Amino acid sequence: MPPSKAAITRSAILDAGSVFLETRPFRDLTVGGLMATTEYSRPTFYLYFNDLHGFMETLLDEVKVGIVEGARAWLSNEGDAVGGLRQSLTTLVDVAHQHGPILKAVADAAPGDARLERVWETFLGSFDEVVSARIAQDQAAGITPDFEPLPVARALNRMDAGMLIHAFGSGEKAPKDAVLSAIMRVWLSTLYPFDAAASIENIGR
Amino acid sequence: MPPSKAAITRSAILDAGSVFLETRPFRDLTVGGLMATTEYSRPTFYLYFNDLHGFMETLLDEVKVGIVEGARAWLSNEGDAVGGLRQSLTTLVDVAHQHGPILKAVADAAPGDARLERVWETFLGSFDEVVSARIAQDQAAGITPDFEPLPVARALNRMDAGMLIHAFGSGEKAPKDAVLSAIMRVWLSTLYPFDAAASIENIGR
DNA sequence: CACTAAATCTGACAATGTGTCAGAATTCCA
DNA sequence: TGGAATTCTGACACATTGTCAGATTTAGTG
Repeated sequence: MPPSKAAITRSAILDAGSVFLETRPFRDLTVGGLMATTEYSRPTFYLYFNDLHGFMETLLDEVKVGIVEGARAWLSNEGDAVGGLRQSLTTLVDVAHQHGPILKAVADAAPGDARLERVWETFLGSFDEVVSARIAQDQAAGITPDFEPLPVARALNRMDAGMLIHAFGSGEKAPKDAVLSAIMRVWLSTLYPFDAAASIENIGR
Repeated sequence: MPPSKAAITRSAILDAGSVFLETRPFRDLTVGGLMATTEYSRPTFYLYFNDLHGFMETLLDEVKVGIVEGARAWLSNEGDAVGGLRQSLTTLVDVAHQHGPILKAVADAAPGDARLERVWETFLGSFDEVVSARIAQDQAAGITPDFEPLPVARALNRMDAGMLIHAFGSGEKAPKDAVLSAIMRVWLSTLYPFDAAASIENIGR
């Protein structure tokens, strides 16, 4: 079956939003302005979304999957821990680089709406839990020092979020490799300090 | 001389704002609502502030000094590096704990206004520079591994900002010591990994 | 093809919050 | 006490939001 007319309209609006946010901040996005760039009228927007924040929530859903997948390499325990973490972070940086403007827009929009704020915090918090679990596992295996996993996981994740959104959120994006090697350095030093090759030499300046 | 009437009015408005933000998020702050909690009318607000974002900028200025001072212990090179960093972070956590709601409110408000966003980013960025300089110095002294100081400084600072605002921004605040020991762990592991006592044992779980 | 029910869309409205006046009220000091 | 300067306010124009009732279009059926 061909996509329904509704589906076409809906994704036309979503696309228009993505395009808009590619070059302009969330604060400049209005329902009227957005719909003016489509072939539909303003009220049509409300047929498909509750409001601008609901719209952003939908946009976030579209990039969520890619980001979560990136985490698999390290979380799924296969291969060595250091290599898995390296790969997960590399993928994460890639995905964030790709969807930078959307992520920044969602982060910008979140504080303006209680519901979106909860969604965004829950999204960030979900990483805290899985990372924390993995840390506990590596501590049991003796390759990670003993400390409370959850707050450290939270700290590292907040670092990632802050760095990535700052680096890739606005117009000219920062060089991917500088960002990657900085956060890689911090993760490895913190979690695998005994692995000298990992934390000192192999990162490269 | 007694404070002018203008000065009294102005700080009454600022106080009302602080009180409001103690219990409610920035998104609920309106000029009308704020002024209704004072004995002045709405237009009076505009006598003293350009708009809500200018108001937040003023509020930020009031807490800035305290935060910057906290950094001194480590940055001013006296005593051992590890001890200084410990003290700086401890102070930082204290100050952030004290001014949590204001800091969160400013962070929330920033994306909504180009000027405030720049002010906030500049504030955060100022730490990047001084921390980066200190790192370069410790690298020259051979107590910190060799890596690009600036991106790592940025990463660590973003971690602090994210953690502290998350932990102390809203209603019930997280326990200070858990937050402190988490970020301390990450800073020390990253910057002073050769100091085994610092990075492994002395932090305490 | 003609018809109609459902799906899709829109003009127009009420409500809320913003920022700015001209002028009223008050403070202060000569 | 008088009058200029300071401080304050009621009332306005504007922008944006969210919601209708009803118009238009689509798609399936006889």
